[in-house]
Amino acid sequence: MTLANDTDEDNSAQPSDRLLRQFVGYNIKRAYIQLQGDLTQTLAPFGLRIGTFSALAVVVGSEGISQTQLSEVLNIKRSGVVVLVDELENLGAIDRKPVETDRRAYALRVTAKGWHLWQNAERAVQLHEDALFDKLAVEDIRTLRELLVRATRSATRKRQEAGE
Amino acid sequence: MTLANDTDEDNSAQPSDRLLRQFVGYNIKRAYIQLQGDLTQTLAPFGLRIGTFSALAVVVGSEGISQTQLSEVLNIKRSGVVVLVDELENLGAIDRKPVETDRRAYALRVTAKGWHLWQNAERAVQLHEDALFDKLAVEDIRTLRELLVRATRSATRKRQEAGE
DNA sequence: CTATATTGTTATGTCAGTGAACATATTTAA
DNA sequence: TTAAATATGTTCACTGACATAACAATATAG
Repeated sequence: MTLANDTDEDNSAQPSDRLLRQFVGYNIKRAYIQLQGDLTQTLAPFGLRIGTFSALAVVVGSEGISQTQLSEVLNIKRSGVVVLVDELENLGAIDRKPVETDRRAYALRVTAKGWHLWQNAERAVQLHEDALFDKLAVEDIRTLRELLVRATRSATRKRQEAGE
Repeated sequence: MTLANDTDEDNSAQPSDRLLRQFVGYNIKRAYIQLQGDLTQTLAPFGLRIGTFSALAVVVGSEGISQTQLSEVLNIKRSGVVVLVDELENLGAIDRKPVETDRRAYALRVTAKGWHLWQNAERAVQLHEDALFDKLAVEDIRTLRELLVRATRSATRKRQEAGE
């Protein structure tokens, strides 16, 4: 992940990454890295990583989901899900219930412990994001506004095409 | 990188990742992955990766920059810069000019070839991003609007604190 | 019933980056 | 001025978060 440093101790009119800041992808990446780095710390006290947090969220929201289905929702391969489910199972947050009608598959279920874990982690991340918004650089905000304008224009065009 | 699938072939009222969609980080990630995946393909014909593209942009914009400075702008370690500079040098896009006043350091310079490469790549990425905006899911746009509102509120609060 | 497909699993590879150690060169302090 | 501390670029081993490929067990289709 390559992105420019946030610390604008050099507030010259020509930042070294000015040619990159024109790109939405670059600015999105900056925003994401900032959120991600800190989120990892927010989740650590719960024994969760971003991946396991995401997987837990999906299982909480879709009880009985299979690992293959989970891999589709998370957009990763089945082999990657094994690690996440193992980790959540070791935490005692979910369990693999054998499916009677298909002995190859498991139905993933949240335990009582997992439910409480989810509630606490969810609240922590909400607070985390609220706090982090105060730290968004003004430059990022400007770019996000530009992004919004373009995205909205795109959505409007879509609606017009659809004859709305 | 864990994120939910874009293909909303299941347009139920309760998507399996609904608990994740409340988070800005999750939506930012979705947007970034979408942009990033395709950007890699856009850059491939030029022999560039996202990392080398970014490094080239910085050198173009700050001729004579050192590798340590470049690492600070790109927010990666010096050891990571070596790979990028090697790759750009092998492409003939930049060169390492010895600095007379400091024999440890190199001044990174764009070659004529590198300048043309940058111009073509920059244009390609601009076109790429314009085209990609049509593909941004409406849900992402909605979330980005929300993000903007919160970010703007945050910026306003900052200005008020500053007494503007 | 046989051929094909699917589920979860393991082992291995990849890719972008970090961390630690190093040679060389420069700056700071005694 | 010499000695200690610091900075630059480099190498190599390592990590985290995936993907790919092969596999056994099971299920489904022809």
